[in-house]
Amino acid sequence: MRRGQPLYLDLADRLASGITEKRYPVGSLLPTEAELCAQFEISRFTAREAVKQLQAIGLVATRRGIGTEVVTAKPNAGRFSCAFDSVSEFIHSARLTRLTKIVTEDLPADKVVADALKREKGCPVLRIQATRILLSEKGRALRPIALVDVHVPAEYGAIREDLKHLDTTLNLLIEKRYGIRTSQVEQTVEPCLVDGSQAKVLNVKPGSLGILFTRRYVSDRGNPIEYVRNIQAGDDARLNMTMRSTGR
Amino acid sequence: MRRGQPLYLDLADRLASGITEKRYPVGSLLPTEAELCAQFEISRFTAREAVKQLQAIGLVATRRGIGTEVVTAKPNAGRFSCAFDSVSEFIHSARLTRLTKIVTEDLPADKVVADALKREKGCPVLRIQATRILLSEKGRALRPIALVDVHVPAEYGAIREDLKHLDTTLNLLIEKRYGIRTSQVEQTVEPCLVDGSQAKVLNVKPGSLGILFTRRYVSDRGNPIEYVRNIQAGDDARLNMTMRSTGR
DNA sequence: CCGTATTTGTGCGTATGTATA
DNA sequence: ATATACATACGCACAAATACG
Repeated sequence: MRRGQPLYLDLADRLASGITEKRYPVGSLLPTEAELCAQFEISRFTAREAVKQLQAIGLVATRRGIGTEVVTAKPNAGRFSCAFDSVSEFIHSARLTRLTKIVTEDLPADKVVADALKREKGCPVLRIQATRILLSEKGRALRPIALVDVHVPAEYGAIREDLKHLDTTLNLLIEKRYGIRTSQVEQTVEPCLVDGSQAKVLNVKPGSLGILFTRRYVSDRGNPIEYVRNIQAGDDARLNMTMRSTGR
Repeated sequence: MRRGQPLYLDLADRLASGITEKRYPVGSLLPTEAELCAQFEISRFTAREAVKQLQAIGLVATRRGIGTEVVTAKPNAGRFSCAFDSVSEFIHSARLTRLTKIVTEDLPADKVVADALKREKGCPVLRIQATRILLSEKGRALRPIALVDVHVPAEYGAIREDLKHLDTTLNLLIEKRYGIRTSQVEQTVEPCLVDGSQAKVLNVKPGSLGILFTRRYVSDRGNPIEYVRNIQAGDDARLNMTMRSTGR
């Protein structure tokens, strides 16, 4: 603690300015922990703590065996956008639910879907529509909570075979089957009104307030792998989140 | 890593169930790091990592010289709850805006406000109503983006004097003036319809779709310091967020 | 007011495990 | 199979904040 600040925060600041000043461009790897130790004459503990700070504000992502990649130089561009440090809790939250009434369809992508998946308009995609229901601890169906409408590129179409006995999320299914990793999930949340047919399935009055989640899963290579539209209504038309200070 | 899980996660699970099962009641202190080391025959590193996990999901708060206090036994009630690890980007996002048409009022807390602030119903609070407007780079007012309705305990009432020349957030104002730190922000997002008077201020049609943010700021000692209701409509009735994997 | 004990925060060194190329 | 890089885990020491006599 030379300048009234812990060493690791000092290093975190240096690295952060290194990123904004393009010495560590987006997409490149930060120096390895060992290199940081040598360059700044610090212990590995200090180097790791510094990198954790950068992870916490979403500037970098680390993968063991690979290194620490610079993900973005501007932690957040838009208003009210936030970087999570883990999608695991998000995925975890989908545990006690299950998809039912699954309908699949092969079709050419319309403009919206094509843009989201970064493909040409008209390219073949697999569409999966379903109802997500809440389960009790014992696995009994309690009530419908969401209408989901998923599009994946046709090359992942083989997941169709696994949909019957789906006990995880679609995304995990694709990750497992095709050996890819989701590194980023982009989500938009906006209000909507549920129409008659949607209301019937969700068991609410037609025209009542709902919330529309539009979500895109992107692989660590930057390829969109899944585009989801998700409508929830009634008590489920609500998003709770907790933001925490990192201690600075 | 005995059972496929790192030791510190294992300990974190034990402590978490200890909290939910009231062996460590809310308000009490967890065993000190030294005690955890002794009881579970682990190193201090492992004990600290475990406690960090609990901090990350908001179950506990630590203060040096004191110990680790149990803050709540239920980190997140609702589904689709997500723990951010930094509120700074959220605060940052409010930079190019300003509050206008600020109206203050002293009044007794109703039930909702009292519950949110963890006070008795009828306790004195300061209410601040205002319109948040978007500013251009040069500081010119562009358009209204939100109606804000803030309640703070009367003991922070002196911030009223600073509202005239407010160039930060209300929360930072309180932090600075009273020397407290916000460690956690809990937010609920839900759809709503804007009524006539709201629509007029927000410059949208009456009855159009809006989004209601309900937010509570909690200090590092677990005291609620601010309760905010925030309505946005039109193009602002949208929440964008990006979740990234850290590589775990 | 001072000194001391307690408790967490910071920092170092080292060793071993695991994922990746 | 080997090398690389991060993850987990142990040990130790001292600093800083707090509580208390």
